[in-house]
Amino acid sequence: MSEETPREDLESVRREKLDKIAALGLDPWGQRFDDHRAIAEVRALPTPEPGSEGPGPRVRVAGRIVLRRGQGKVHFLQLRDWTDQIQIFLGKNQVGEAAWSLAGLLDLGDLIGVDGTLGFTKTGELTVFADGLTFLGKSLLPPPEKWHGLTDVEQRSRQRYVDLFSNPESMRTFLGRTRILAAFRRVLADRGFVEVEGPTMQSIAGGAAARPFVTHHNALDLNLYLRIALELHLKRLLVGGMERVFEIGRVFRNEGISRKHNPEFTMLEAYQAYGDYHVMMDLTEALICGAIDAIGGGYQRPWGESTVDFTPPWPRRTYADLFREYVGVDPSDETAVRARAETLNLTTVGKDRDVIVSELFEELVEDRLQGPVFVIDYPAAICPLTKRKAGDPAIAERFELFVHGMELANAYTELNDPVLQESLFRNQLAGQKAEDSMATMDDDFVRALKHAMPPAGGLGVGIDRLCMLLLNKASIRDVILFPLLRPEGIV
RNA sequence: GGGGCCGUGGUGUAACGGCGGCAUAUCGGCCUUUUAAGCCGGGAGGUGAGGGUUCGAAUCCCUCCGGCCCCA
Repeated sequence: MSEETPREDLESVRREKLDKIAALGLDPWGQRFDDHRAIAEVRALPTPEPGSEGPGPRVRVAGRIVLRRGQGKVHFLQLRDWTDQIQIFLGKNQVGEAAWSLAGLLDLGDLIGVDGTLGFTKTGELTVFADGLTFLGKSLLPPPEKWHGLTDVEQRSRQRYVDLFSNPESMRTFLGRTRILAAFRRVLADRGFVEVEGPTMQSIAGGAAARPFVTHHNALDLNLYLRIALELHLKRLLVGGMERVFEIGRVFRNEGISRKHNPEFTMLEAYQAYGDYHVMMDLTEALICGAIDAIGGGYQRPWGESTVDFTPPWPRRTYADLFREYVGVDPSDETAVRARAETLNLTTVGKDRDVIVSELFEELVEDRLQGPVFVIDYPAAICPLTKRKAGDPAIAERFELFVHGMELANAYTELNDPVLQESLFRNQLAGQKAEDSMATMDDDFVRALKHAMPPAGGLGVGIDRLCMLLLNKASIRDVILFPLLRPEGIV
């Protein structure tokens, strides 16, 4: 041993143990391991009280060693799987010689399977008393510090695999996200919606106002855009007669990265023929309440230092009302609107009134909406895909759902007039930045509308931000498994 | 794009411009039901990278890399 001059680094030590495990005739990378039970399930089994006689139930569990104590003829391990963790008692006399040789080679981070009986130790800790030990995988790298886990936020995003197994809270968060998505699909299926898939590569990136990513298809020698919204293809399906469709998918926007923005993020869009935006408000409440029911924790939900009350129904306030309340002028009073904007040093010259109104709303209203609140009836000029209110063409039948200043959902009574749609595609508002405009002609979409799209309600929900709110995470990176980061340099 | 903050053994942290410590993990020794990390001993980092100031730099300055926050 001494003349081998083993390298002292932590990985080498573990490689040597791996060799020793192989020398025992065991596969250090493990094999199929059938019928183990989730640790959370095992913990819920009826078990004889501490001190009482009689064996507990037989169990088989598998997971990662996250704690290890005792070095004599008894080892205590904490074994963690994706549901929970549990103590394992490993005694020399109980597991036999072969397993005991293996026990001495176990490291924190290794994967093992355990057969045994469930019971309590003298001190009352629920424990699997092992009589069988199966090696399932060698960890060659040491896990992070055992009590604090991995705390560096950058490393948690970069090495999500370590974050997930070392920080149970992170595992809970991401499993919560999948429950939210599953609940969405359930609610939609219950209402007769079908899930479809539109193209992610498009020659016209429409349906929203955002800068797209550009890519190139070689065989067609064609520049393509990654989609920035799901809208226009789902509406084509309404024309085709698919009456209730939805898609949950990634969209891509070539813009900044922040606490609330990742370049690729997940949207739900749902379209219901013969509905309108009021129908979509009801659907929005049903979806989000369904998600809350699925993850548990009730309708009073913590959000940072405060609480959000999601108990439905949520208030519905008109855009104009809120504008008057927070901005202090009437949005239709152009002179007053311009004067108010000047007091905030917003430039107004050459800008359409509705562009200024929209800027004031973003500046003075949105951040103050604690919510949840449906903001309804937007100025038509900033809603080029939305049907105008019957009898008031200046108002669009649109709502956005706000919670703590974050826009969670956006929905319309969909514009289905092809003539108006075509003219709106041509008409960029004065003073509007190109990336805020949806004025990109999509001839095929207009052609589809000419075949008659049924009157319909449409809804978009930003899944990532909803997950942030429902799971109380301050950064979008905490709810996206692999957020975009700069590549690491060569180590 | 502007402003602020941060980067120290695998991990988590400490160090006034003056010998880079502590904890955990790891290695060796002792211990058959332990209690959020049992006892004793050992090894492991030269402080994100590169320059500069200084007798002396983790600490001050500059550039770069990476990250976080706020604003646009």
